[in-house]
Amino acid sequence: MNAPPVTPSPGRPRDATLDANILRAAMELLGDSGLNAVTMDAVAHRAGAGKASLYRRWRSKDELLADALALYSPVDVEIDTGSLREDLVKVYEVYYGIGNHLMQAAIQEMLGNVRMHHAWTEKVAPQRLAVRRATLVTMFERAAARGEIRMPADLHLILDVVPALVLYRFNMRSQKVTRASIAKVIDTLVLPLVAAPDTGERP
Amino acid sequence: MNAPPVTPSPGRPRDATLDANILRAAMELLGDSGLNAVTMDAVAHRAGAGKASLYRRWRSKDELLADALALYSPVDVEIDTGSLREDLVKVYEVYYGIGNHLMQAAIQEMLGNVRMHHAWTEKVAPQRLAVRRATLVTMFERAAARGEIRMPADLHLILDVVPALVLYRFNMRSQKVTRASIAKVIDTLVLPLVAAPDTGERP
Amino acid sequence: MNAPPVTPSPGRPRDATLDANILRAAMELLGDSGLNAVTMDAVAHRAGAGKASLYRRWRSKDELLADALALYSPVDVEIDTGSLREDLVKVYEVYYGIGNHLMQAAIQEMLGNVRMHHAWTEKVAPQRLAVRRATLVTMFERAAARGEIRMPADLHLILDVVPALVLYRFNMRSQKVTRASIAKVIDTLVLPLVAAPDTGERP
Amino acid sequence: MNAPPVTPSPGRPRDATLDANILRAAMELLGDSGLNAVTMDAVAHRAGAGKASLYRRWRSKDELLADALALYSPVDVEIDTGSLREDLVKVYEVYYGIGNHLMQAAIQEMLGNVRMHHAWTEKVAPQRLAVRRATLVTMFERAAARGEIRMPADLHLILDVVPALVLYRFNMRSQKVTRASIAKVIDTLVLPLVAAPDTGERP
DNA sequence: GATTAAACGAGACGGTACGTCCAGTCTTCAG
DNA sequence: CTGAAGACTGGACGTACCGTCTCGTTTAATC
Repeated sequence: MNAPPVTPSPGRPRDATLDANILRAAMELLGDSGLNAVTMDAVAHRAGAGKASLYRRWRSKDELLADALALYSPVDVEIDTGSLREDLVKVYEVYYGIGNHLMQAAIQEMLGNVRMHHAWTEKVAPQRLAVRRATLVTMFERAAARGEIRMPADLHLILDVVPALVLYRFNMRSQKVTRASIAKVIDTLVLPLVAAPDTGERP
Repeated sequence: MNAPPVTPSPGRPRDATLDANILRAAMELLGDSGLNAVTMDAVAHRAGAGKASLYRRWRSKDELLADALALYSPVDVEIDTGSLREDLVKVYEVYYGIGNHLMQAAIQEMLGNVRMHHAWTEKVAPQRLAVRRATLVTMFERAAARGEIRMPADLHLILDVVPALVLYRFNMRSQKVTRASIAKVIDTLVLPLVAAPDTGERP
Repeated sequence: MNAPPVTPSPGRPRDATLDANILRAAMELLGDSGLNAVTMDAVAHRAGAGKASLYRRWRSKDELLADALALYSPVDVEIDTGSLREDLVKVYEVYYGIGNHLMQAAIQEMLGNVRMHHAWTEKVAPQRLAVRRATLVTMFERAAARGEIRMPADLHLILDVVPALVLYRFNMRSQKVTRASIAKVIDTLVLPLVAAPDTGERP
Repeated sequence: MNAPPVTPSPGRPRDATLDANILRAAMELLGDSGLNAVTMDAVAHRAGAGKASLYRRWRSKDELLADALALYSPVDVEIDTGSLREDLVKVYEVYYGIGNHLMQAAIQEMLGNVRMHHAWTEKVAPQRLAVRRATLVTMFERAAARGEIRMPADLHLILDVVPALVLYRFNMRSQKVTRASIAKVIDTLVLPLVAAPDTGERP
């Protein structure tokens, strides 16, 4: 679907290891010293690269950072606990890097910058967000098959509830992203919205 | 409870009209030409002020802009349609400046900059956000009294749902804030969460 | 010649001690921390005065500093050693504050700022420079009367030689003003220019 | 004696033409509109450069202006009229830009700012002032060889007389620098100090 | 092995906004 | 009207960062 070009362009090929070095440098700066410290000069310097090498790979700082986050954000998680609530809590724990120190710091920095968050969403979607979304949809479908929930018509909107609330409460209420805060949103908002009807079927 | 000091501080007092001039200048630039046009120099120039007067009042550009938004954000709206849904749609229309061109442009610019949004929340909360929150709580209480809804235990979280989803979908999905998008969130998420228990009529 | 007004102007009279306080504050800042530290705010603060009181008395910072120097610069020195060379060395020692620590520092700071030097010359001339000039002329006349020198036609130019060379060598050659450097100029330039003819009269 | 480094420093080299552009821009502003018009922004703009490029080359405005003057100050003049007086008048005419409008304006502006004058002397001395000094010494030596003057022991001090008096009288007495004022200093002060001993003819 | 063309580290470049500083003026209230 | 205090306009300063550009050097694929 994305075959490499048959005739490789002449000249020196890109140094593939450099991509990772740059992204790692960006993440380290982000985690160590906060978003303000992540300047393109600083990233280049830390990666032992020239700025041109950064801009050859990414069009802007935001896109670079988005990729950096993407690289360090888990994609394909296999979770099936038999309970939608447990599935959701666990998967969002992973998505928000709970328990991974560097990721946690970096993600939380990123949440504070919407342009970056947006670039991340834009760029990462094809490869990763769609996967995440599919993962979540599967969880809901399994739960519906188990009779645990009814399948809501507006699932796409419901799937936005957790990230939206996390983003909002992190930025607007300076509330850290923790297992508890995620669970609270799931319990209070998500699950009630898909709760199975009180008694059996009702046509 | 907060008696003004008996001895006014010496020296020339701040020019109170200048605060408003500066904030208005900032808003006009924001509405006319976008966030990029809002430089401290431009604001000062347009307000007929010196930059020092800006920095005497606000520590940074973000704080100034937050206050500018606050000044123009409606605080005390009297809405009571007899229907929670209509109340909510109407009040959020006002809060998001639907129908007010300048506000609309300015708010949407601000939604795109979380540092600004955050500063706004930080500084404005005591005076304005609390008022808004109280307004909303009253709406829910009236609806509960009418039997339209049950009063949820976690109302504070539910009150975040609209702003959180609006912010998220605006930034992450590049979705404009319109009456329809607000109504959709209310209908799909907020109202179901507070729906009256399944007693009583069902058509 | 300068009778006080018969009808004292109404309102609070000027605080005469304030003039001196301000000038002293200026000199102390100059001597302690250098010319850069002498801002109008700093002077006012140190003098316990308001800036308006400074500008009520002097039209500009330069004029204030000029007066400050003037106040601390000796005016009327009585020197008559019987030797022109000794007279000159001694009088310039006094004028340049050699031996007076504060004056020394302040004057040397002032030499580095020609606008200030100029303001000093302008403002102080009527009261002080003319006196100085007369003092010097008298010294030359006495020496001529003693037959020690001949009275040069261009004495006014010769009288500029010491201050000019001191200013130039201080600024351009970073050469401190000392007794020795003054004496050198006098011996090498001034005295030879007015040396008595080698033998007695020559018509 | 000062072999260039074998390995040129890495990275993009400084644009040598930019130095000249910046300096020229500074001089043009100085000559056209006076010292007040010479702001770093204005210089950068006129030179088509960014401010960073100015500050990469000079630590401060004063140093930049000093170099600007230096670039436009004549260095190597060939003058040998057979008369010391004529030599001196002519060479100082050149040094003070008499007859060159831009230079004249710029120099006179600079004379009024000793910090600038100082920076000029500091930075320019090695390359230019030493050359000037050598030129002047040669003139005196030729005159001495011709028997026109005796060679004074303290020539270095005498060489300061013209610039010192010019600087002093320009600043302190607001006296323009003209051919006549230079000639007067030479005739009244310099030449008498090196006059040949009273042997030989006297008309 | 020579050629080629692109990637590389380094860092200069234009542009632009920031936040600081200071001179000189103005405004308040107290004496 | 003078006093202290301090806010006011105006404008230059020097710093920082983005995204682009040029150096001289290195590296693989092609000739």
